[in-house]
Amino acid sequence: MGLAKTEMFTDSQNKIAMIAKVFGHPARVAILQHLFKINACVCGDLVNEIGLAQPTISQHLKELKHLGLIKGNVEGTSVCYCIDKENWTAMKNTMAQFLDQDVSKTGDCC
Amino acid sequence: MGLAKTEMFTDSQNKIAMIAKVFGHPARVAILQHLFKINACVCGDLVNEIGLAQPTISQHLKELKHLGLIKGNVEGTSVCYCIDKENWTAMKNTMAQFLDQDVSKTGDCC
DNA sequence: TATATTAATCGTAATATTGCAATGAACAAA
DNA sequence: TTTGTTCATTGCAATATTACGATTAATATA
Repeated sequence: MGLAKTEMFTDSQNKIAMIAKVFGHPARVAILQHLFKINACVCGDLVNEIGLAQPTISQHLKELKHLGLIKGNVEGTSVCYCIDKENWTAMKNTMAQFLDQDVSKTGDCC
Repeated sequence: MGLAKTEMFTDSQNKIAMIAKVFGHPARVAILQHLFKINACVCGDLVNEIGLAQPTISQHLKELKHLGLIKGNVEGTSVCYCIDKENWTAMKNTMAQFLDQDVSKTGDCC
């Protein structure tokens, strides 16, 4: 079906999955890493940086914006993007709760 | 096209995306949380626990196993699954490198 | 051996994702 | 106003994902 049955899961589980899904494409990982690396807003050179066509980059940016991880504002003809610090930190905490489950306590019968 | 152009990205970026993709479905998040919660191997009750059909659960388990996050061994007619502690820790470190990028240093021009 | 139980695999339908050419919208500069 | 620049949107083709009925494989039990 290609359709996840989200109603069967908790809000927390769906939220984690939604975040992870956005990270599930190397182009979006690369975009975020670039935004961190240049340590500022990037205005327009993402297409050259990443190497995909402009509509494709635009689509990936849209998904990152939709999750709130980046924000963009218009600067004349170009648009500047940067990490949304507050939302990034909140996202990190959500993911940490999931990833940092205590491995030492789990049984080892396998 | 539905086909990610992985050859354009670094091994690290593709690895992060591959991990995140597996977490990008609530059923797999729920399976992993359950394995942590019961603190041991789970033998067969995942279908009842999660609420999806048996072939669907089996398919999700396959993806988790393929990434190495869980391991399963046969116990008579049933199969026991549990978290692969070592691989989970390694995965956590990979994700942490990506998620823990220093937000405080980034510019704030947006 | 025959039957039951459990989980993997196959096959297929429905939906989602990815990528890009073409186009459109907004604005700056000539 | 016209032209050029930049980015978003539309529309579409190719591929991937999700879900499950039907079946198969393996093993336990009667």
